[in-house]
Amino acid sequence: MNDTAHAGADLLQVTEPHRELLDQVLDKWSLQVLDQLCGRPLRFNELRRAIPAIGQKSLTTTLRRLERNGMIERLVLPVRPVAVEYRVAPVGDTLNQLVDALLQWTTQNMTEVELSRKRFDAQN
Amino acid sequence: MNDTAHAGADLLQVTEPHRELLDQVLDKWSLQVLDQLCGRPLRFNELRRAIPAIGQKSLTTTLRRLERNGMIERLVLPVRPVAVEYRVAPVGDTLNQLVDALLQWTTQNMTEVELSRKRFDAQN
DNA sequence: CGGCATCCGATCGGATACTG
DNA sequence: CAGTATCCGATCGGATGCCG
Repeated sequence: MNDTAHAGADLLQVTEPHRELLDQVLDKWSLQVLDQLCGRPLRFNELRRAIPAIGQKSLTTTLRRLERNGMIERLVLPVRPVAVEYRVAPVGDTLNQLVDALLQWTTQNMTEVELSRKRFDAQN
Repeated sequence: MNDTAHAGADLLQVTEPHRELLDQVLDKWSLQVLDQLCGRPLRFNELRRAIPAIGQKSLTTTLRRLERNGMIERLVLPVRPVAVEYRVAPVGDTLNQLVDALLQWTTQNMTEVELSRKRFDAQN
């Protein structure tokens, strides 16, 4: 046993590149885009309709970032007018499984969280 | 079989409250705070030193939000001058396990991600 | 259709000063 | 020590207009 003595459980530490990656693929919109692309590819405007709250600008940057990190693939279909298809890449799919685990976690703990919020808000 | 016909895998959909919760407990700083508090409690300034990049303001709001959602507990110790101890609550601990899974995922896929980034950046 | 460029108000977050 | 309060520059993101 070495000198880092607090009870194990995290052998991993959060180094900058790791934190940055999670930051890029796990943000507010990326979660939903990833979730929407689960299973079947979607077009740009299909994604917009599927996630009404997202603006065109945000969707664009989100898709670009996900593509840059290899989470999704961008396919320009040879038709007129232009059609672009987005689909999850294999790596993105492994991430998607973790995202699903997170969503399950939220459903399981939502009531407790809401109770905690009520208690907190009442006190302050 | 009903009319939502794309291949299963996600039975969960991202509803607003769920998305909002993940947004509050899974953001950039919350991840690191949660990770730091894993196992042992820490004081305010201990957290600051453990996460040098975080500002005092951001740390405060992050801790408040985590507390409000029930992820951590805030203990004011009866000493002079004031001492405050932060520790993960049981719910937060279940979240922490998912965060650890995410960190493992980043370590496993970091090289592939970096390759993807190089390819992307070279093209644009 | 799938963007990019620009303007611009709102929000974030760092730096600094002060307090129980 | 553990914050709160304030100022303020930087960043985000919506709205709009234009294009291949």
